[in-house]
Amino acid sequence: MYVCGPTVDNLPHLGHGRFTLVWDVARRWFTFQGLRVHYVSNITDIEDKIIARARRESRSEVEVAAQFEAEWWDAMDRLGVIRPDDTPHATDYVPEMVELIASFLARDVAYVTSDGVYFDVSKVPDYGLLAGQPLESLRAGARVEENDEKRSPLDFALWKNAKPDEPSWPAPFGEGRPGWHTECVVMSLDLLGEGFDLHTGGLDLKFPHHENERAQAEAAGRIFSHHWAHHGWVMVGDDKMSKSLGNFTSLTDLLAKTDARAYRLLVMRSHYRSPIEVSPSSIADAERALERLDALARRFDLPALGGDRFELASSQPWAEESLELYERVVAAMNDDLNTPLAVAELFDALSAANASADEGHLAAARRLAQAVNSLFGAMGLSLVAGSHVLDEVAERLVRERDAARAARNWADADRLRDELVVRGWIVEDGASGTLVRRP
RNA sequence: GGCGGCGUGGCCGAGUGGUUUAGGCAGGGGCCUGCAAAGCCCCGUACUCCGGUUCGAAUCCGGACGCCGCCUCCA
Repeated sequence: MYVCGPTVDNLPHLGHGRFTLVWDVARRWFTFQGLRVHYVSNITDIEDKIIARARRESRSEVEVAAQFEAEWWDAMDRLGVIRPDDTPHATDYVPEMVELIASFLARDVAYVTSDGVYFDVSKVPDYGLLAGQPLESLRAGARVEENDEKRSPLDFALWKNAKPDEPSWPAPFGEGRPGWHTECVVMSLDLLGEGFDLHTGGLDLKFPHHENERAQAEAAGRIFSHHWAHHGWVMVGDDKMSKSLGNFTSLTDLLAKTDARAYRLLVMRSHYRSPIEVSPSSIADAERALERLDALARRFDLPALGGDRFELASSQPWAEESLELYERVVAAMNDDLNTPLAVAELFDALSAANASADEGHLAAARRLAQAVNSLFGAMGLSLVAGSHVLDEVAERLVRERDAARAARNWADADRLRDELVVRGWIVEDGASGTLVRRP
């Protein structure tokens, strides 16, 4: 699968976080189901905005790209997004792009203007397939074009001629740099080969970016991706979060004050094609739901799963209680990745496990809880029982409180509980006495 | 103008011709508890509006209204 990656010209924003989580969940699920996944996601490291920023900050494009790529991977690690198997960089593929563009020129699928090389969309008979519109109606809606050398407003730049002080590469058709639409075709076909399974990206990439990629593959006579999937936006209020509106929140900021797992859960609780609104209240909602998951882990002492270790569904012990849950979750996930339904099934099972334990069916309850844990883990969401490691003071207070309670000395018991709370512990009474944990 | 998506209970969010409820969060009541916490049980009886099809529609069809997106850099 090929996931259209970021242009590293700024901090990653919430939308980047959403889509990397969506496809991380997909990838993990495919793997869990026993598919072999080759996950490729690119880094666009040469582009107008990178150049603009480098200019503005009087440093090199390479430096800017390196800085924001580092920020990108840092955020990905914190989100628990597994690194792609390959992360091709546009600048590593310039010769291949030049070669492709030259072949287009040789076959008259592209033409040269004073500022670069353009792809002639009229040479691809089914141009507009992804947009769901024929060429003519797309052309009718195109905005007024200032470049009158283009044969059609829909023609797009394959190559931009070098400008003073801008990075450039040699090419038979003149020094310059590649246009954005060419890198993904070249890199995906190189790393995944023809006829790979899935190509994904944001809804805004469907047209023109993906259409243009497809057109180039078509024009080159290569079989491209068999399937396309486009994810929805992160909304801010009623607007799409976007670079042009300047209304984006950086992922870096969010992760500084939020459990990354809450964002994963929030993302999983809506369908990948739907828009989601990320706000303090939607985050808080997810955080509370997450507390219930962690409470299950505490109650049944479940191990944290969901790191980068892949397990296979076939290796799990789906016993009586858990088999039905597993089948429901599979049905949901295999229906266009219906993660909200899968999560609902898992919460249902969570209640059932607790109820069953309340009724004293501990072994059965534990099996169900373990299945819940495995399935969340398969989607990359770890349930965390949390630390029970007590310092000396806490240990003493717990001991004293248990003694006070045994003596039915409620005043002391309550005072000792307050002392623990003041020290930052959450106090709960269990069958074996006082239980404390960190929030 | 063309194309596409959406409108579900306080909020988020699945579902889709009819059997028993999606699920989460918030709220109310109860059980448990010395009191709490955690957990469990019960409670809202919702599907923008107007027509139509049907024995029966939130679900299909038509229309209206509202919102959003793409056609321009964007995940």
